Amino acid sequence: MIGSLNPQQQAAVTLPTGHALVLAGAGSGKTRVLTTRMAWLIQTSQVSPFGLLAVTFTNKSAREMLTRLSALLPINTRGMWVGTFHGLCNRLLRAHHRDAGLPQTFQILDSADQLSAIKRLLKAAGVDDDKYPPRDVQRFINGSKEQGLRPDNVDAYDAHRRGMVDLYRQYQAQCEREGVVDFAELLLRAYELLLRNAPIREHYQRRFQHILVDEFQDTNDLQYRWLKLLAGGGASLFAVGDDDQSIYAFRGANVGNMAAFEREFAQGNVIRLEQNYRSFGHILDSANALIAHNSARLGKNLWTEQGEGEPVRICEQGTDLLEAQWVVDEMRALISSGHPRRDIAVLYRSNAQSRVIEHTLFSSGIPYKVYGGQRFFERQEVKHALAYLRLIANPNDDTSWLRVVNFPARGIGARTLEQLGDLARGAGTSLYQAVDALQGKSGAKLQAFVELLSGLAEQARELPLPELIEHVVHHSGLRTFYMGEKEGADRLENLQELVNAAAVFVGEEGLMGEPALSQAARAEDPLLSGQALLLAGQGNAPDPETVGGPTLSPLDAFLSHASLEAGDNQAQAGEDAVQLMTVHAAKGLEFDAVFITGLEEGLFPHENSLTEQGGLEEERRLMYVAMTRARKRLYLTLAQSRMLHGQTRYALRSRFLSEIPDVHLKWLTPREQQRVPVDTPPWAGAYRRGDAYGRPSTGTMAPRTPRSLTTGVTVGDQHFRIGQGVQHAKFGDGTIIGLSGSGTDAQAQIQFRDVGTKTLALGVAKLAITAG
DNA sequence: TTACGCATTTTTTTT
DNA sequence: AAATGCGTAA
Repeated sequence: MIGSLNPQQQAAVTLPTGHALVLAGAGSGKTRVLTTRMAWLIQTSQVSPFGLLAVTFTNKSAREMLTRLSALLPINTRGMWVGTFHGLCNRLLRAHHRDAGLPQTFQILDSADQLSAIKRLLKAAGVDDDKYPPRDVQRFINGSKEQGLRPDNVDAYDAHRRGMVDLYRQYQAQCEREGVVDFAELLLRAYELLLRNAPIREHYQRRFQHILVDEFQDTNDLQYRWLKLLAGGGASLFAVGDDDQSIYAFRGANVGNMAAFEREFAQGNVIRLEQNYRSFGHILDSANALIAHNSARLGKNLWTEQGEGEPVRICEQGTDLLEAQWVVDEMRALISSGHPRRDIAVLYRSNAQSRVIEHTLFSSGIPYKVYGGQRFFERQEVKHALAYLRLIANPNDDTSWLRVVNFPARGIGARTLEQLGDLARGAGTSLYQAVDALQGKSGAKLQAFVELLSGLAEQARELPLPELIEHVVHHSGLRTFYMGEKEGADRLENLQELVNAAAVFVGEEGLMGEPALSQAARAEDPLLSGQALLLAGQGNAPDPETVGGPTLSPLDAFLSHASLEAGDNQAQAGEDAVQLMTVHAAKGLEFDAVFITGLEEGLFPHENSLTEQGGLEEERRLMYVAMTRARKRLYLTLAQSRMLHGQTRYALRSRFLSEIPDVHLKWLTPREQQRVPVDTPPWAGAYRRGDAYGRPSTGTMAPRTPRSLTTGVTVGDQHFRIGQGVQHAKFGDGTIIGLSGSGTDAQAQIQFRDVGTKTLALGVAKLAITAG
């Protein structure tokens, strides 16, 4: 089992009991080490499969871990505690819902649900949402929870902040009332449960002798504390991570946890995995050179035994359309030279970029698969169907209630709902509970809806899950509604897909560490079986009725599944297709050939990141992650102009390109090529594709005016272009680094020598053109 | 109550 | 460009 590992990997796998940190560079066999260690611990009888806890960040890696583990050992992984932080916390809370103060069938809000819950709250409270934008409130609440702070603990140092805290408090009350829990709440609740309930805490502390954490660099403060608490009874913590691949600071991840872990736990027990088995030399060295521009790294030097391979290819095109066309042409060449499509990936910084590439691929007839973006369980028709299902499980879920109470339209309008809302608020109940109090015509319509729900709930007791969903889709009127829609066919197909997903889910429920607790898991888990009674009489002992009772219903389990796993495994594995995804989504994956597109200032690195503390370094790590996905070939592409927010935008080359030494690079477009002169079409260069209007030869897009494809903007009698030197009466000398719009709407981003970067309206600002 | 048209805002990344 | 939000007409 460990024979084929290199010495460092072996050392990591066979570390004696105790805390350890494994610094695992990209492609160094991290997952392999993690799974082999689990297998080794079990095989040498140091721990039973049920004494292991393994935490990952994505469901995909949890599944992968279990798959690999069962390949190494002939054990049934059913019921093992391997999963995401959120999945495991959900499991914990379901098992001990009473101690956690939650209804057994609590529902999980995804980000969109949470946001609409917040909007609803702001409206009901009559809050000025200019002062408290829903998104800011959401960030505040999640940020607080990620630091383990309840409203009472947040430092409210000024009036605005007191307002935020107040909204946080109201939001929390609303969630309690509705029996719903957001992502951050799953973690915080579970943490508080362990913290406050000694019997439960001690039970799990005793049970989990070895805790293994993947992607440790992505943990937030609360997750770190959660781990510390769980390991507090003497368990060994085995953390694997790579500080250079920390790309989730925006959702609270704290790279500092790695250093903290080394200090507090590992104490010198650190193993570095620095041999890369994935990429050829040029690719690896390019990535190494890039990431060397970051400061405050733990330090690591990745190397490979493979040869230097091919240089990293760079291609610059005039527009995003040409960029996409070039990528597709190159891809076609790769495919015809024998590369399987599934081993080719196109990566981009933001989801919006996938459109052009998809379009080009589509007209070329190359099969492709987009990951992320609109996820399956986030599609409106699926969410509608799920809302009905959630109301069956818990009619007090106001978010779901409002989503479908009048969808399809059944004559329940805004005024009715306002009245109902007032009644509910007055009585401190959910909307569902307030229905009886509302009299009159609209009351009757609401009654009809309630009856619809209770009818569905009745069916829920009779029918297997897939048939129940079919029944719901039919009797809710969703099917009829979408049959009448012009775009409805796709949606109906997705609803059918939901039924299929449920059938698959019911078939393998519990198999892969799903939140549902299978009977097998129960039997192995003393706290969940009859032995839980041993803890009785200690005050907060688990409640035997719920703990020993029937397992979570398939419906409840499926709903958790839908919230926690937005359907990213919906990918049809069947067809051999090119893969499209964001750089974030690509973490942990690898491909023979990788195209990283949109390497432009403002896009990658993203402009929004530049104002954030440490933002640029995170972007650079993101680029590092992207580059290290490639095994054999890496392409970096950029476009001088691109459509963004309905406007043409011009940008400079990404600074990341100049951070890679030339020896590793091969420019496919002239490196020192002058920027295309003002008002000269960019296709005048060597890489012209498509017709004179820049559209792909086979495309069906409307002709675009050449004007939008120039690299400059004319306002009055002045020409502005990227790189142009300008002078402003107040801000002084500067250089244009970005342009957008045209005519009177034209704006320029200007980097001033003394006052930083400003965005100015060219029609308004008085600028003098200087050198450049 | 609903449907439609106009205006405004948005987009970075995700469990 | 696309999605959301708001006011008005039917």
